[in-house]
Amino acid sequence: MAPSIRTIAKLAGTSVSSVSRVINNSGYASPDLRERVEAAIRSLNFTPSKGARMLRGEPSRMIGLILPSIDVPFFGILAHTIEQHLFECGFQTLICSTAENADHEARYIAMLLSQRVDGVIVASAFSDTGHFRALADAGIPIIAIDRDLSGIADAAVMADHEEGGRLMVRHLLSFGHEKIGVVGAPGHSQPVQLRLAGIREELAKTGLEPLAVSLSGEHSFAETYRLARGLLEARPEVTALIGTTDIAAIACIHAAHDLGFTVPDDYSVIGFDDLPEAMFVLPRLTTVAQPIRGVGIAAADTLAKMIAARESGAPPVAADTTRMPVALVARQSVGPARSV
Amino acid sequence: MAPSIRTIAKLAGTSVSSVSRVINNSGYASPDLRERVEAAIRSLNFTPSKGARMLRGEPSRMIGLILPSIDVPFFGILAHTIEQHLFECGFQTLICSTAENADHEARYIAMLLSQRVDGVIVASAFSDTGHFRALADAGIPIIAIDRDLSGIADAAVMADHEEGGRLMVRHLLSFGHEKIGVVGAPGHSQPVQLRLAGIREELAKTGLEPLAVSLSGEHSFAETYRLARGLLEARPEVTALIGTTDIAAIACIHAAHDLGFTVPDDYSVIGFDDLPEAMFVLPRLTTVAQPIRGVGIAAADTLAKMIAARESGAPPVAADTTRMPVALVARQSVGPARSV
DNA sequence: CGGAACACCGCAAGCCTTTGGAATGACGAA
DNA sequence: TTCGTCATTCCAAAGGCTTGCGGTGTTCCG
Repeated sequence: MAPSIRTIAKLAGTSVSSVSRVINNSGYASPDLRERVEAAIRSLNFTPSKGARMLRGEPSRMIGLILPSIDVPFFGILAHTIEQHLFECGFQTLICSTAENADHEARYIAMLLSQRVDGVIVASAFSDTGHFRALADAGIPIIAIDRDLSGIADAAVMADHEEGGRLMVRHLLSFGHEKIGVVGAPGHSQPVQLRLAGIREELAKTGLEPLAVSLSGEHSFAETYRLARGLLEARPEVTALIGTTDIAAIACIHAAHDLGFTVPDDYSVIGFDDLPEAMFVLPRLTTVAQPIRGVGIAAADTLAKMIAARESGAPPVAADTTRMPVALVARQSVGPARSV
Repeated sequence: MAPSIRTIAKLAGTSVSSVSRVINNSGYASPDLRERVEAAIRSLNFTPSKGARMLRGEPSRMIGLILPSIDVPFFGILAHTIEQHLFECGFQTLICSTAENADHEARYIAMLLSQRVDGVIVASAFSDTGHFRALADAGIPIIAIDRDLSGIADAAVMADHEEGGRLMVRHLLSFGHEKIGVVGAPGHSQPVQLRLAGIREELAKTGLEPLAVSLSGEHSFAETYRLARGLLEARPEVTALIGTTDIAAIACIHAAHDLGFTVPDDYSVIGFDDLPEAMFVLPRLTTVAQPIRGVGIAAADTLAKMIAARESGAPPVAADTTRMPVALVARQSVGPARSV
């Protein structure tokens, strides 16, 4: 269906090799030849087949991006940043939403392998790392993002989740909160666990610990809302709620509101991520900002560099896990602890 | 680098054709042969090269998805739905965020062409349709989504934007609102224009018209917030604000709030889309729901069907533009008009 | 026991592109 | 006139995979 280089050659009255040469600007080509070929290309709207080029050994200039789901704001932003940045670097991104489903993951990885992608960025390792072995064995550079992928990834870049946890409780402590509940999800998510560790650590410094921790398996607004409401009903004595993500924190605000309380007068709430959504609630959410775009760009850059190095036969660039700084963004959802 | 079918053949002590046959389950293969080949494949982790297969004329089973930006919630949900559904149908999706940039668009289309995608779904035609001609000329099925693409697309599926506009004003009218302002963006977006037309039409039925319409070129929260605030300051006599999207409506609520008013007591606000974000504001946003996922699935299905038809040599399925129903979702941001 | 039917497997062509080397032709120099 | 030079162009091979066709070896029936 699509015209081949041969069609162009015939139309321009020349040979395929000459056509190839003018396309790639390699070797000699008289102005006349060049003109004829270019005219033929334009008239038939010819585009060389990437498949055939790959066969010749050229790199595919495609990279796979594996993540749980692109319709949640955090991953949407991450995916967008990576895709755009990689595009600037001349790469096309194949976005794979595994939906946290092991079977999907396996099928996606097979697809990436058969596409002969030049590299992979993954933010998805929800359970075992089995499937990724195949990628690593094939010698494909792998970057883990937002979480670790021990033994598999050649590099990892993520926000400093633990420090974020510490920041959250430090802020709460400074407002006199000592009875703190944590709600979030999912329990098996590494970033969430890291934040939790930071929270516990900072709390422990003053001999405290969370009054209650409610994590669920699913990471939806509805689910975290249910959790927050349950926590508030079971332990009304808490004065502050930590959402392990902004969405969870927003759910906390709603739960308090629906129970007839106001934030931050009755309960204070703090989140993590600083998504645009944090500005949508009223009161606007106090949260710990992580550099989502920064993480994406760093990951893309690292990958691009690794691929370039490999192509030029340079030694593999040693890169380990880089942790990006987080920062507290004080808005209106945290206030002084109500007196007992 | 990656093992080829020949490597497998050698390792299994057979010919490439036999290997190919066991891979594709075509022709005869003795249990013994099959076993040997499969063992070799496993041991070398062999995956057939898609490039080589395409060369043989097999379809690429890839489809391109062109949209403005995947980091805005609406397109994130749309892209996710399409990608997942297409994946179930055996297609891989190449997501292309044009960032409303003509140059990017052109480069993306060239990439899709050289990938030999089997079809394209586009939600992006912001300006002229020039680049898409190349796709159409190459005989690639094109589905327009969320908007029209006259003369280019083989089919279009979108929500009934006009009806949505009517629904919004009908709801407002039923609460006694007659002084209505509209804020949204972007002015050049077809869906927004369609909603606006519906709004005007329904208003005209009672001899009314919008008191003010503020559209901007950009579609961000910050931008629409500025617009809403300006409108409220310039025309405080309005009693209701229509956001042409949920994000714009949320910005309206914030503008009113920051000016010291409450919603819906002082001003009523209604949106369009019914994004998850509509539930995040307090008061929760009354809005017109469009079936984002339904649109995505319908588009993916139509495309899959067209491709299947074309492959089996069937006549092209005639499909024109399908308009999906919208529905009002009453929440707490619309109340009775305050008396004058 | 002869031969047909059948199961099984390999050969080789062809898909599209790139590229090293060889071919062609013109031209100036010896 | 005869040759190198040089610009320009072409030939052919390679790369991974599928598939029609032809070639084995086996089985089974008459």
